[in-house]
Amino acid sequence: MATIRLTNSKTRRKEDFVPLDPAMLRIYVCGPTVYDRAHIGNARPVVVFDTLFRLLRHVYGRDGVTYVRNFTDVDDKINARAADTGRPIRDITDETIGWFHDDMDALGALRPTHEPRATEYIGAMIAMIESLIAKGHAYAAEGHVLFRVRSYRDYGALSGRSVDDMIAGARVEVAPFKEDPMDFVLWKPSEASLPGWESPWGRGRPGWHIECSAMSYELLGESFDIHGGGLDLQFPHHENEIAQSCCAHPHGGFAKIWMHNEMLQVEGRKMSKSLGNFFTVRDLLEQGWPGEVIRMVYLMTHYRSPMDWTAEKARQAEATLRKWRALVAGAGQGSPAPAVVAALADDLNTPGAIAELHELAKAGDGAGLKASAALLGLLEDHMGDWTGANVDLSPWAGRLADLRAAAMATKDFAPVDALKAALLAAGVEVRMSKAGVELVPGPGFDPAKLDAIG
RNA sequence: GGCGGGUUGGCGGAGAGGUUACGCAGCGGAUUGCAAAUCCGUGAAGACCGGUUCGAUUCCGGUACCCGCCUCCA
Repeated sequence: MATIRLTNSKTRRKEDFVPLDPAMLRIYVCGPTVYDRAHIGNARPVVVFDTLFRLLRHVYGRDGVTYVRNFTDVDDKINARAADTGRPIRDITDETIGWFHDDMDALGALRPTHEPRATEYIGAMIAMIESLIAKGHAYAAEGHVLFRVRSYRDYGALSGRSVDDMIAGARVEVAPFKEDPMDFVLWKPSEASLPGWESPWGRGRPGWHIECSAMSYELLGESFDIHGGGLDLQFPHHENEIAQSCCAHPHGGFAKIWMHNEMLQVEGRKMSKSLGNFFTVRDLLEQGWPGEVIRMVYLMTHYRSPMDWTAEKARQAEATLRKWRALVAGAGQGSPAPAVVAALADDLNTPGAIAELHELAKAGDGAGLKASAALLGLLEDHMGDWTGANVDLSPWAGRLADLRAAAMATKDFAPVDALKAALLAAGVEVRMSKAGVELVPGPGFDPAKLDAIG
């Protein structure tokens, strides 16, 4: 069995992965707040941890991994969206979850084992908050409940900061009912116009961090193997999750390994609406980039490095996938190449794995390439329609071959070149050799333009 | 201000204290009616300054620059 090594944010080291229970691995990843379409930054952890999920399933068995990714469906951004549009909150969150599934399916991401919605775990959150109060780790004040940061000695360990350091330069909300400026909200009151649930502290709603602590406990227990998410969540979200979970369940270890993916840029710049380089996954799909190509662009960069989305990378990924798909068509059953598994097992080195896929392609090992690529969620049968390989070009090939044969005799190549140019314009790659004429869909292949040739 | 990460050939992007990364692009050749595709061959790197070492792009320290988090954020 391959030894998997992962960089643990908690220890800042690459460690051998030793499951708590080899019969059932448990992994939790922070999912989206569902108020709008997922942007391409949201999709990076989805693809990264989907690839980890695939690797773990390969090594520990298809049914040996429980993967939880939540939906945050109670949040002030959602409330604001409801207020702006007059739509019921549940309509907004249901619709957004549907979009999320559509978009992530398009990227070839497997559905996690569980996708809990925060609103379905309010009772568990209230119970956890009560437990924290009972243990002296939290206190109620003016309808709020706050976590007492000073009560948890290790607060700040994950992100490498002390409470005092944080206070020094922090922009923290100053609230008169806080014992300490760094104390954070577990529960807050809701006025009548906002969603709320009855609680021992009055009608209110949970703070952001408590949901992940409650849901991971309910679905995975007080100790589990891996907790993942974007690097931006390391502080304060994950720090607060640790504080809540470890104080509520002092005998559990919470997450053994923390993994954080780096952020994403677009053409070398931070993605932002003001720079006009803000894309949703749906935008890219509508621009014509196949989901598989988008996925490959993500995997071309190691998850712990900042990733840059560029059209050039997408173009390159498309060309590579097109080449590989032609090689893999009709290939038999294979098994993943050890070198590919080894690259992935080495802290999810997807660029290294892709380099190994190039080696398999160079060696002409279609079966091995297909089986290996599946570990990265690439070259799967249901993802390949975009290549146009299913379009029958043989009538065109026949016409071109006839024209060419005639031209060989007359030495007038103009008619051949005219048809060739038209085919090229439709994105068809034209290969003519002594053996005959071969037509293959190329970049920008557009069957509609073929019909226009007549 | 506090914490953390990065700087590799024209571009993208990895590993390894000493031996070709890999891909794209380029160049030369084969092939082709012209091309394309394919095949063969080929040049090109490690921000800067020190240190450790027989030997560092790889380890350590410093400098410069870039980036992220500390505020909703993946």
